Amino acid sequence: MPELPENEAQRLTLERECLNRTIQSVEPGDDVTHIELPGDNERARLVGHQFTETRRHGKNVFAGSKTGPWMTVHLGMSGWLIPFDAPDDPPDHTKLLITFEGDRLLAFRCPRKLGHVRVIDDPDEYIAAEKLGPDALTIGSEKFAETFGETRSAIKSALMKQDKMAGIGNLWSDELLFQVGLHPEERADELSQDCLYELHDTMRRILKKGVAVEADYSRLPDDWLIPNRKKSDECPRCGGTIISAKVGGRTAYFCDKHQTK
DNA sequence: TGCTATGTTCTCCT
DNA sequence: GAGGAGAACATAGC
Repeated sequence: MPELPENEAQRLTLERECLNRTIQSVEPGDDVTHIELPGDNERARLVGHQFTETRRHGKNVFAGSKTGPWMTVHLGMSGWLIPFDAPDDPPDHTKLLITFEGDRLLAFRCPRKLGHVRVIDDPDEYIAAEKLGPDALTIGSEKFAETFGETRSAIKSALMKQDKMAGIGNLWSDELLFQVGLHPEERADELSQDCLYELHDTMRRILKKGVAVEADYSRLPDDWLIPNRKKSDECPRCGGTIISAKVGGRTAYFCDKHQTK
């Protein structure tokens, strides 16, 4: 369920488990049709190098070093990075397998094949080339208010546009709007400045909490939407009912009582 | 069996 | 031309 907190948790996993180990091989896994993976030459570029640092921007995780190539991973809807030790078997649906010295392996698991792995030279150049907006945890309040204050679409759709701001997806946009008490179809450019600043503050607070619990939803507060994000559940805040609607082609969950237009 | 899904990208429309 | 809405993508899980 990879949005910003999930990707930050993945970055931490790489940081803890895979740094400073020489890469011995990078091999494709099973059934790798319809998924973008580095080709033979790109995989070969990684061999012999070590990952000495990690980064994250929005939903992209990077691992690399000052002198070598970088690997960037996008988890799509179902991707996950799983470190394990030989001779354990790789997880099901492993699409890329990196073997480090010391019998440590890293599997990129991606059952629905909507993620990708690329080998790049520089994360900053990559972020610019992909036209990603500022990261949701570092964007300033003024930039946030300026960006969304001039967007004509529904606030939920706008928050998920990665070129405006990177890191928020369907799940966390629902949580943010739930906590601020905004209907997901409210037009972004019709929100007051105060409301936009409140959105920014709340977004930072909930993302920090999500990162602190490493995206383990069972450790989120009971009165948040995510643990109650199911149609017909009772709203944990006001006793209303959680309902769903299609907004910008995706299913939004929200309270019918405290999130009205 | 059929529907839904937390991702991005492409096409069509305004 | 720019921005926005909706369909399409592949496949697991309910």
